[in-house]
Amino acid sequence: MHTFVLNINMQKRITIKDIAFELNVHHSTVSRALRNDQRVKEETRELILNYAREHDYQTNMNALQLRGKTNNTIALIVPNINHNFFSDIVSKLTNLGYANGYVISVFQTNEKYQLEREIINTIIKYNFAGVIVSIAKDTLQCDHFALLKKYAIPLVFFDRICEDILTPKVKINNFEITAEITEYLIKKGYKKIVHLTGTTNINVFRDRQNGYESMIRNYEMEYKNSLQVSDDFTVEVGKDIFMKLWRQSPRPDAIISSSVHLTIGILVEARSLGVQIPKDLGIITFGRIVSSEIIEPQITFIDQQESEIAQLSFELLVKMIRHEIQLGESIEKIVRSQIIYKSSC
Amino acid sequence: MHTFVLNINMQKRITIKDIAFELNVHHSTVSRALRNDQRVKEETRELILNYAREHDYQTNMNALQLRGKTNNTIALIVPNINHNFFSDIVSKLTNLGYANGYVISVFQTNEKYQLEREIINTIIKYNFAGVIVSIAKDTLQCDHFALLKKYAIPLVFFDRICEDILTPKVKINNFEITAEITEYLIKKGYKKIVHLTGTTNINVFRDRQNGYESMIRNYEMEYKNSLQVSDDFTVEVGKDIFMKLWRQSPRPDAIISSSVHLTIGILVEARSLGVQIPKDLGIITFGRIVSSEIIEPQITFIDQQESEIAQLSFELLVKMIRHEIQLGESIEKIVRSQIIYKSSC
DNA sequence: CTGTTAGCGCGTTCAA
DNA sequence: TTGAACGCGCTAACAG
Repeated sequence: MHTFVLNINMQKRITIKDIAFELNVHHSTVSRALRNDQRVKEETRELILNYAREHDYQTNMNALQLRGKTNNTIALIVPNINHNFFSDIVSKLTNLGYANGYVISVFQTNEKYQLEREIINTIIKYNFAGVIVSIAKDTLQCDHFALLKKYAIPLVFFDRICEDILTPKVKINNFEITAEITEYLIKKGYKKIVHLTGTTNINVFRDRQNGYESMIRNYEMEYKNSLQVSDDFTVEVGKDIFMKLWRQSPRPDAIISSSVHLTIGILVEARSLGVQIPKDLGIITFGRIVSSEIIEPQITFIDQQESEIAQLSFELLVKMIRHEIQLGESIEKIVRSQIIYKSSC
Repeated sequence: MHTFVLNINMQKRITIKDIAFELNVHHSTVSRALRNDQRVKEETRELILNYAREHDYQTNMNALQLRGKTNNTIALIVPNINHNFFSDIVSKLTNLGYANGYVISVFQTNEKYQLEREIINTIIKYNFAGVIVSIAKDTLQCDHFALLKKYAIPLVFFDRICEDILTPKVKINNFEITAEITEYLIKKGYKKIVHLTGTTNINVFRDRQNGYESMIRNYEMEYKNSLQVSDDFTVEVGKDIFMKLWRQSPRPDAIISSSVHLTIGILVEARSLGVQIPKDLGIITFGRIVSSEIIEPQITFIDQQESEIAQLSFELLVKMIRHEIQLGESIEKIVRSQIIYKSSC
């Protein structure tokens, strides 16, 4: 019974026309008053504003967006939200967006190309003001992103990008940092360094591989082993990979891992076999492990500066939305990642 | 120069009217054809559909939403996305939502009441189809959620809820599970068990505290220490708390921790002081530690079933949107969390 | 089978 | 200072 009473009393969404009707003015007057347009009598303005406040008037953004006046919705597409790298980005962008009057909608490709395509269509349907993307591992072809340009929807890539789409991009210095850690391992005396990374259709993994190989070449190392993992980066996959590596001859004496989850898998199995770190095996990982401090020994890692990546991506997108950057302009921002030295190598 | 050319050639968003004009039919015919309305000649339908496909026609959802026809946008409000509990929920809900034709917008309160209030207003402005919320630690008063009912916007609470708002809620069995782990520790021989939790204005922490205390009472334990942390749950705070606890006399011999981050802080400091786990100190934590397998000893924890929470919350919300559940109906779903026994106590 | 008309909520002309 | 009329893109009721 009670529910019915509530439903009957339920207030319908109040519109400017409702206010206009109640106050015996035209709805255009109400519209003006609400937007503090000068040309409306002080008295009527007060009347209108009070009424609006008392009845919890809220602008209908759908109407505004339909008129093409404002559109404050940004779409964020990430491969997943399980990895800390991406959830940090989502977190930071959600805060940034809200603080600047934008609503952020999140889409997850789960690393699937097909889903990514569909999502782009959805984004066009909903007429988002802009899109920030890190592409799926599956994505080999980038036509769907070109579609966005056709609809004049601003687009910014971060981390995993499409090289052939002309639009702002935010990346980290994958080549340089991987070269640097490779050199670091070499100088520490490691001779058989495995580079564990993703498939080279993705710039991130390709750049890392090139960085690794360039340094292997520079130092004329005999052992070279760049392993591309096409599976999802999970702890389980990390375990499998380590087991395979450890059975090989010669055994590696150091691993550069592109993913925290892979690293954890490696560490678990290494421990189970009694492999000493850093003596038997050196290890460096991309990304901060949340519980890094309790892992013994602490793992040397690369801080990917998620916060700065998010910040730069957001700024670029907003500039595009405001037409301060042209659509199709190809700005590249490089965020400098940092090696945090611990005792795993 | 090139940019300008691109801009001039930029295709404007194509509408049903554009199609109608090109094909010399009325735009309502186009509308019908696109929605596969029966009453349109096979021939013209084909014509229209082909044209639409070739020109990448995409329905303007803003127009649909303005008409009140469909609204497929769901707002998800969480305290933060840094904790795994919430990022798992965000991940799962994003997938679920998309698979069912909804767009999910994410909002982060950063545990602030004031922000939560503002976000609710934003949600009303944008006329979201529904809202899924876990409230901020700061939130003592729930009026802002009542506002949603006024606008007939469906609302589902999960985990951290407002008791006095009548609407569907999804919780875990905090009282029972905390009682259970308390009893478990007691039976293991621990005598001085500290319960580390949040402020009791939040149901989650209040229920846990009650569960703990009920069992302490049952077993007539002398030592009782339920510690409410009002700060954010961070590793640093966890460290501080442990240090304070360890200086106290008598020292606790077991800790129940409400947060993974606190737990990590505790473990770090315990190790630095050479405290043996589980001998000197037993520990159980709410939530899975991502790198749990490499932590020695492995920590007994409570699996909070994020996936099921997300699933249930989503189902309830969709039913409300479809009017299969009345607004203001107070359904409570309890998800049974599980103890995963390891060797930390 | 197709066209006409009206309206969702709003802002923006142009008139008064 | 205010009102009337129009249109954003779409669907639905009605008419032919």
